Amino acid sequence: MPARPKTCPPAKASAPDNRRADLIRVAARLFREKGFDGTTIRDIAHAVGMRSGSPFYHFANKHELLMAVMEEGLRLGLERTRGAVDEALPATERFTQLVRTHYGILHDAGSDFIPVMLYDWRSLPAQYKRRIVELKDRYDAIWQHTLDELHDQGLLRADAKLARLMILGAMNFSATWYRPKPKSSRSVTRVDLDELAAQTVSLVLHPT
Amino acid sequence: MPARPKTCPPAKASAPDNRRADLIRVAARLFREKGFDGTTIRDIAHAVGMRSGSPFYHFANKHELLMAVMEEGLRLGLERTRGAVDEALPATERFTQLVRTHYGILHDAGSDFIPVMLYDWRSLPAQYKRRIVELKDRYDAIWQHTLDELHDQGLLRADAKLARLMILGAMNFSATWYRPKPKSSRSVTRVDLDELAAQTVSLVLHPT
DNA sequence: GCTTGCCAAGCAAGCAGTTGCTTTGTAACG
DNA sequence: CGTTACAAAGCAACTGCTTGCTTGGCAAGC
Repeated sequence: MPARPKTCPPAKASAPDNRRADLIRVAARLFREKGFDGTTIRDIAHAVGMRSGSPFYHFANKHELLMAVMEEGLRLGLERTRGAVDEALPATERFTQLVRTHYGILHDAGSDFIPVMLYDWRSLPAQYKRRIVELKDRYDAIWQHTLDELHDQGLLRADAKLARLMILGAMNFSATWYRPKPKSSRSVTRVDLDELAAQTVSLVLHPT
Repeated sequence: MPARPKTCPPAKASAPDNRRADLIRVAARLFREKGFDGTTIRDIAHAVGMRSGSPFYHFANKHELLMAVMEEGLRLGLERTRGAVDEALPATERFTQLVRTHYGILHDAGSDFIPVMLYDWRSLPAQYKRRIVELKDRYDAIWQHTLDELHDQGLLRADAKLARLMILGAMNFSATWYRPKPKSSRSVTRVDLDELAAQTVSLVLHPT
């Protein structure tokens, strides 16, 4: 085979395939708001300024777009979590970092990918699920590592694996009730994500 | 107005309107499995042995059937919870009863109503939501009462209101991962609802 | 420099199937 | 005879997806 089957992509990194990225981002927002079945290809296409058939140039079918949304969410989530957790710190502080980061992944502006995964999991065909599960297992492993430590130190009284499911469940469910503060509001009634994270930690950690 | 706008239902309690109840029960199961949008009227009708137009004799539209499912779930849940909780007991034991009962509501056979409410809430039109919220507030109040007590006794370290949201969230999210034991299985790897409840209590209660 | 060939990206139009819901008829019952 | 509880048939709208074609841009050949 020849050395280069294709010529190099043009040097200017202007806007190579960000229409595809646009579709993923917009689809995430709409899926989160109205669900996978409640969102039509026409909705998504219209929101990025395309006609109804054009998204199928970028994705073979609607389900592959759903998978791309979930995949992107887990990729970003893993990256973000690895960047936020300092392995040198004691387990309790790492736990706090994990909790705070996860709330960010759920509720920061434009961060719609993971909620879609949580609430439209059922709509993803089994063949696509496998790829997503693989990524999700990596995310869970990070949590499990820290939770096991906390359990060994006697700071976490439940079984460490069930604790992971319950703690992530408690946080994930905030997607149904938490609404971010209108920015720079001094309202005391609404908690911000820092406060929410602190409360979550104090709910489950049993200091000696 | 006349004394009785309608005649009494026939004395023989043979099968007055249990077709309506059938529809609600079957719809709950299908909504849980495939979601509200993923389930067609034809699916539901066929599952109870009707044709596709007949359910509309009992419900004005599909959304009213969804609301009936949620309403029935909350009615049963309230009833069940009130029957299970002994107000004479100390708060810690009442808490355990609440937790165990809630897991039953989520996972017992034929108990599909509440998971539908949790995961298809988005599909319910706003006008119907109000009625459901009213019932849900009553359910929350029962929990809040006990959680406030636990907080005052120093057994719950987080803010009591956030604690309610997080604890119910942790439990509700088990709908996504918990699968009931195949009955009379002696498998140790799978926990049963009693064990799950015990672990939940030990996760969040901080004994003095 | 100009033509030619090709590709990425998308449009316009529409097909085939599905969906919630309506309408009309009708059998059983009291 | 009126009410209840459906069946039968179908309508209008919507849905995912396909097809044939257009457009702009780039690179190679001459």
